[in-house]
Parts: sequence; C-alpha cells; structure tokens
Amino acid sequence: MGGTKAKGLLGGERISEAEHAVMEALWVRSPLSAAEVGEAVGGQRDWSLATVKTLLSRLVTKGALATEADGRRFLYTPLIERADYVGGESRRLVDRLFGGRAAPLFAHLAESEALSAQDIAEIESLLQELKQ
Amino acid sequence: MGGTKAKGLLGGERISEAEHAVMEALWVRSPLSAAEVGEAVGGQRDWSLATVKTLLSRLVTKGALATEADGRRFLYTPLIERADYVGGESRRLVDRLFGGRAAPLFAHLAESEALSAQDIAEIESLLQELKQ
DNA sequence: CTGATACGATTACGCCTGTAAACTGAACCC
DNA sequence: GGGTTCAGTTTACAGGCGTAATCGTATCAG
Repeated sequence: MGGTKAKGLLGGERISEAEHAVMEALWVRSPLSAAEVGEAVGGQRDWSLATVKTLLSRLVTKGALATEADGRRFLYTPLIERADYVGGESRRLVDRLFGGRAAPLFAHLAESEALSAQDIAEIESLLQELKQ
Repeated sequence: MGGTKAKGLLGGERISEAEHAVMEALWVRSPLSAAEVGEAVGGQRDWSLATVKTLLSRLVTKGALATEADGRRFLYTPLIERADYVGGESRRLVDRLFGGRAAPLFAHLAESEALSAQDIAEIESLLQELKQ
C-alpha cells in the first residue's frame, strides 16, 4: 500500500518510444506548450513540430497528459509520474526476461561489465539501508 | 572486446514480444519443428499453429533462427544466444530510462519493493565477488 | 495411382507507430 | 475589418505486429 495513486493511463494503454521522449521533456519541466516541447526534444530527435503535436495529441488521448488552455494554445502537463512509468517498464522487463526476479537481472548487468565502480558502491550502500 | 561474437540479427532488426515467446521455447530446447514449438508455447499463449509458423518465418527472415531440413519439414534453432538478447534488452532499458547507469535501476527496484529477501542476499554475494 | 495429410509459403487485415502535411478556426496587426 | 499567423485537429501513409486463413505441393496410406 502507499505508492501508486491514480496513475492516469486508462486501460492497457502503453506509451511508445517516441511518445516517451516527449514525456521526458515534460517530466523535466512542465507545463510546456507544444513549441516548447519541440525545442526541448530538439536535441535528441530531429522532429518537425507537426510530429511533436501528433505525439502530444496521442498522449492526451491515452490519458498520459493533461492540457490547460493558455490563451490560444495549450500547456501540457504529465498525468503520470516518471517514477510510475519507470517502475512499470522495469517490472515488465524483469518479468519478461528474468521470471520476475531482480537478482538475475543484476547478475546479468554485472557479468556484461555494465556496472561501473560507482554503480557498485551505490548499490552497496542501498543494500545496507535495505538490510536494516 | 571479447564477448559478443556473431550475434545473428542482421541490421537493426528487433525481436517483437510475440516472437520472443517463440525464441524462449527454442532456447529451452532446440532444434524443434513448428508443431513442437506450438506445443511448447501452448501453455503461455493461445495461438493457432498458423500463428506460430508465421512467427517462425519472420524470425528466420530476421536472421534470429536457422532452419535445418528434416524430411518434409524444418527444424528451427536459435542463431542468437539468449544471454545476448537479454543483455541487449536490459541495456536498452537502462539506457532509455536510467541514463545508462544501473544503480538507479537498482534503486528503483528496491524502492518499489520489487526485491525479495532472497534477491537481496544474492545480489549481496554477487557484490562480494565483484569487489575482490 | 489417387485421395487425404501435413508442411511451408503466400496473402490478409486491422491496429499501432513514426513521421508529417493539410485543414480550420481564432487572434492580431495595420 | 481583412489578411496573416499560429495553434490544435484531421488526414495520410508506409512499415511493423498480432493473428490467422488459404494455397500449393510433397508425401503417405490404401
């Protein structure tokens, strides 16, 4: 209990990869207009403004974003929290590939040298917290 | 260097979720005929044999499976290793959601209570190995 | 030899995605 | 007030995915 509260995203609606890039921009700062979102993602993806507008609309339809009128335009705000999205995606991966258990995932990252010394240190201290 | 060797999967070809279920069956046991794959996945997904055949064909096209004639039918064998696939998918997720660093992923799993006591114990012992 | 079978290959089809152009209506400038 | 501009809405369209049915043919039973 305690944690997920009204997570938006009605039904089994999922956020696609392109849509996710838009969400990231709005998780960094919101509310933003379509044009501002365009600028924000401009660094990563080379999208026309039209594309950004399409993605915003789809996200609104999916219940992932709220709109607030600001004169003749809209400002967009996330309705789902990044932590919830990230948690959901992580769990999906762990379920699909590691039978729902996190240790094998961790083992995999470790084996494939995907863990930096800093990662290891951080994880270790997290472990200490968990254990007590 | 040293690690991934000839990974199959030409180009940016990706394995879809349905296709992945087929791969799992073949990673458990191979080579298998289409009918055998159908039986193997029968428990998880409720697919007609036709669907299984479609997925097998697509996987062959993508370079993820090899075929070996056995009389009038084919036997299918994975061309990519499960470890490579799993590693790739894991890295994709970590890159997309955690800036490529594993510690935040771990922190997330920990926070969302996705770690069992056993997970924690296992990870701890993995950490010990890594440290020395 | 001939009909029934068992396979892979071909075709189907609607939905989602990525990527955008065209349309439409309101607001603003002269 | 009329044209220009800007924003959202509608339409587009190819490619991937999930899910099959159908077709063509090689083989097997009788």
